[in-house]
Amino acid sequence: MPETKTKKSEDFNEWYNEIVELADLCDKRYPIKGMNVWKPYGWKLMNNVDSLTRHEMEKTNHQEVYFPLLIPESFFKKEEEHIEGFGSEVYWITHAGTNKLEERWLLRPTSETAMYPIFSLWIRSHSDLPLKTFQIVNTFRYETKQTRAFIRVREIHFFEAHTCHTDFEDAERQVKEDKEIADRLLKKLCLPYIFSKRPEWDKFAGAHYTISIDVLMPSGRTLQIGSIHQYKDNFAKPYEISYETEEGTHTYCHQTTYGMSERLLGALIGVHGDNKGLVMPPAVAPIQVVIIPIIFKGKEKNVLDVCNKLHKKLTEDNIRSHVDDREITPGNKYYDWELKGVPLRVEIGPKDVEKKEIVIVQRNTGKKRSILQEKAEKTIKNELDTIANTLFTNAKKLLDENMQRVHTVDEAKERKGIIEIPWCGNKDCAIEIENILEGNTLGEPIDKGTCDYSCPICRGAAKTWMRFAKMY
RNA sequence: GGGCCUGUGGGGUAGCUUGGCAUCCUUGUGGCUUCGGGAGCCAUAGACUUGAGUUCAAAUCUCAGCAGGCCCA
Repeated sequence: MPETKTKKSEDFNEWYNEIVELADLCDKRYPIKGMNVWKPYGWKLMNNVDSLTRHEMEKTNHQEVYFPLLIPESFFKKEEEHIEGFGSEVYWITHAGTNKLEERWLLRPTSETAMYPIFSLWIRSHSDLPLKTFQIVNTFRYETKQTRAFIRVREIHFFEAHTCHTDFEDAERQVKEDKEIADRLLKKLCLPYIFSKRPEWDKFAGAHYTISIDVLMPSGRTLQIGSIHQYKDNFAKPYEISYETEEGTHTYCHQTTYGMSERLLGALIGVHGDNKGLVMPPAVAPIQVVIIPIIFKGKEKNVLDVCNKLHKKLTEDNIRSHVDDREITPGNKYYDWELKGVPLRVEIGPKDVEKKEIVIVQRNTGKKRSILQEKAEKTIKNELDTIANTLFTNAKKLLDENMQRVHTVDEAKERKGIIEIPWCGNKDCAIEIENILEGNTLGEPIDKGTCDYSCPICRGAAKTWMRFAKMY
């Protein structure tokens, strides 16, 4: 059975690089660091993820918008913390043709500063609220660290939802809705995740608080795949986003954002993939079922007829299938589609045609069985559900086994993955723990009870549990 | 910012020390026989990162540029 050169369990990072290359998701030869070319299969996959996102946005009454890529420097500079947070990683446009620009423009690193001056024009009265918008665009950040396909890039495929509300409480309701959206979406991607409230010193530049959405990669590092920010009126003030209340007074809006990126693909690849290649969750797999005709000379027609008939029936049932009728051997085709992570393979040969059967094979488990043709669509549908459930269950197991609560740094040092440890609330103590564990402060659990232990560094009473992990 | 390393067909490589026809695998194209886990044979296409220097002769040596990777601050 063919396998990757580097095994996932031996060197995860090397395995990741190999699999991204082999599965034909992107071309890394574009000569600018961190800017890769999306290849058709990878782009299709990303589009499928985006479709799920759009669907969730529609269900929750968000409106899709598209703001310009370029932002005038004066827009960008209105909120001080934000400038500090992003200033060092923006790309600047200084010239147009041979002329030097009077005012510099920047490529959006995120769109707050493009959108909010315009929101202030759109929002006049309480009846304009809530304003719930989102866009799926490219953003640019000048990364100086090592880049990695889908995980750390300079041109980011970015989903960002921006909302404006009458008050803090309504914005809090939005945060709650965002968490529910994330939960539904990540369930479809078969990705178990955790929400953490980021520490003060590491929240989004300008935010009141930030909730990060993290996935545990098999390397033991966490990958932040999304974030939800409560801005309070921190941006509304400098950007003058205010409205007239029913009483006739003027008040600033409260805002939230929710963002995700192609890191979702990074997580899919890393969490579900194996030494044979990708394993795609059925919900986003560009091809959910690949049908492979086993052709013998003189019997091609019957076999191909059955294949095409099945393909047609599956299409009618909204299952994405593909008949691979290339003139290469079946084994070669198995190898190709396993690499690309197609969740279910159907094999149809002369023997099956005779018996009115088809053979189905699960990508993730390799389990193979024959079923009757007349039951094909129903069985295939169930099978795809089973595959999704198994993917989720296995990933959940990985997360559960590698997220542990401990009380001392000595215990913590022995564990891999995500550690929860009592914390007094002092930044210095957290930094000390970071140094000892050679990890980072991830944030505190948002939905777990109080912590009655003492801080392992200063021995003061712990305010909360705090999570630490090595991060991507 | 400081240091180290690397650029050879579409992909992966050999050759570089000691200058002399550029190796092998894979891929592409055309053809024949095949097809239940990477088929075989034949034919064919395709490369030394750029510039300068040394030399009868440079992938190979020297200098500079461009691009990439790694380590340290």
